[in-house]
Amino acid sequence: MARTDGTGAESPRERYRSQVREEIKAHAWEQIATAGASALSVNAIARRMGLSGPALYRYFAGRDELITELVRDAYRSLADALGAAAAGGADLSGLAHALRGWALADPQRYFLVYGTPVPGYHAPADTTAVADEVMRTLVDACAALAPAGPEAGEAPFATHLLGHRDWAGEQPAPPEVLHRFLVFWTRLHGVLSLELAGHFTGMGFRPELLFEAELESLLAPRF
Amino acid sequence: MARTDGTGAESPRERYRSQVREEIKAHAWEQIATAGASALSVNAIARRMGLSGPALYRYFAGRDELITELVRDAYRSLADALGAAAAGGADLSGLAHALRGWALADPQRYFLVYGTPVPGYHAPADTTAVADEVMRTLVDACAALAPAGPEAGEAPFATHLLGHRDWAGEQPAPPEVLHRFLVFWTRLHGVLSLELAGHFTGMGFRPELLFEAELESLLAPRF
DNA sequence: TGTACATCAGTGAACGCGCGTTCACTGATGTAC
DNA sequence: TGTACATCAGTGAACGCGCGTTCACTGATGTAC
Repeated sequence: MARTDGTGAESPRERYRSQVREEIKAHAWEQIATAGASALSVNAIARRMGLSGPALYRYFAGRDELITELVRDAYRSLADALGAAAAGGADLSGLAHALRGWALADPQRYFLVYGTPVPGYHAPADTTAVADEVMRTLVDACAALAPAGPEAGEAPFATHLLGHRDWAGEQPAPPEVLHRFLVFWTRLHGVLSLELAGHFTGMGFRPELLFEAELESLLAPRF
Repeated sequence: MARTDGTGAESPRERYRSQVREEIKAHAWEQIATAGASALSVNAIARRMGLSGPALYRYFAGRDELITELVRDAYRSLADALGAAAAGGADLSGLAHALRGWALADPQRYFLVYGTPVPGYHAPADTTAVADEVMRTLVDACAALAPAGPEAGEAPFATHLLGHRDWAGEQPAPPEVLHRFLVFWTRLHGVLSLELAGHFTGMGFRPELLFEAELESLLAPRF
C-alpha cells in the first residue's frame, strides 16, 4: 500500500523486507541440512543472523508459516527446474536428469517434498497445485515419447487406470502413458531416495549408473 | 548374575525387567506412529505408562539408546519376516509380498529404516549386520530365479557391478543377479515409500496394483 | 519357617536448557507539508 | 530545504512449557542363613 501508482515497483522498505525474508529462509535451509527439518528453530535462525528471536516475527507469523513457506519454495523450484528443462526441449530422459540434478543439489529439500511425512501435517492447498504442475510436465513428456507396445494398454494396471484417472485432468492421457508416468516417478524416486539417504554408501558401486539403468528400463517400449 | 545354575532361566525380576522394557518400546512405537520419530519423548512415554520420567532410566540409558533399540528391532523384524517367508519356500515374488505386508503393518517402522535420515545419526554396527542378512535373503531369491536374458550380464550397469560387488560377500553372485536385487529393492521401495507417505492419496487408483505391476516388471527376463 | 539383610523399581525434587511466542519499548527510516 | 509526524525494524524482558537427566530417597521384593 506504500505505493499507489500501480507500477508494482517496490519501495525501499518492501525491498528490504523481502531481502530479509529470503535471508531467513536461506538460514533455515542451512539449518535443515545440518540437523533435519524437525530441528528447525526460529530462535536458532535469529541467533545465526545476529538478531534477537522476536525480530523474525516481523517476517513470519511463526514457525509453522516459515516451514510451510519452505515447502512451497521447494515444490516451486522443482516445478521451475522441470519446466525450464521442458521449455528447453528436454524429453523424458532430459527431465529425469533435471530431476536428479535438483535432488542432488539439496537432498534435504528433496526429502522435505518426498521424504517421511510428519504425521498430522497437511500441505497447504496451493502446494498441491504446484505438484499438479510437476505431474503435468512429466505426463506430457511421457505422451510425447514413442508409444508403448500395443499390449501396454491392456496390461492389468493400465486397465485399472482406465477407470481411475481423474487425477490426470479433464482430458486425461491414455492409461499406458499414465502408467509410464507413475513408473517414471516411482523408479527414479526409488533410486534417488535410497541414494540420498545413504543406503548405498559402502557398497562401492556408482548410484548414477543404477539411475541410468532404471531410466533406460522405463524408456523401453516394454517398461 | 542372579542365577548361577547355567540354565539360562530368567529370575522373576529379570522377566519383569524385560517385560517392562517391551512395554516401554510398545508405547514408544505408538508415539512414533502419532507424531513421528523426532517427537519421541522419554517423559511422555513414562506419563502414558503411569510412571515418573526418571523411572525409565532403570531400563534404558537414555533417549538415544531407546531409539537405537527401536531401530534395531525394526531391522530385526524385517529380517525375520523375510527369513520366515524364505524358509517357508517363498520365491522372490513371495518375498516382495512379505516386504509389502511388513511395510503396511507399520509405516513408521518402515520409515525408521528406509525413510529420511536424521543428518548426523549413524546406525550402530550391528544393524548393518542385520541389513546384510536381509540383503542376502533377497540376493539368494534373485539367484534362484530363472536366469535373466543372456545379454543381461553385459548391460552397462551389470558390467560396472562386476568390478564393484564386494558388498555381496566372499563369493558374490553374478552381476545380473545383483542388478536384479538392486532393482527389486529400488522399484518396490519407490512404490512403497510414496504410497506410505500418502503421495498417491486422492489419485484414486489402487497402489497395490502398481506394486504388482512393478513386481512383474522386475521378474521378467528383461527387467 | 522366621528373621536380617541386600537388591532394586520407582518417586519427587531439582538442574539447566531451549523452545515459541507476547509485549511494551526505542530508535532509525521514510513521508508530508 | 527543513521540520513534524508516522511507520516500522529490532530489542530485551518475560511467559509458560516440556525436555533429558541427576540425585538422594523410600518401600517393596527377593535372598541367605
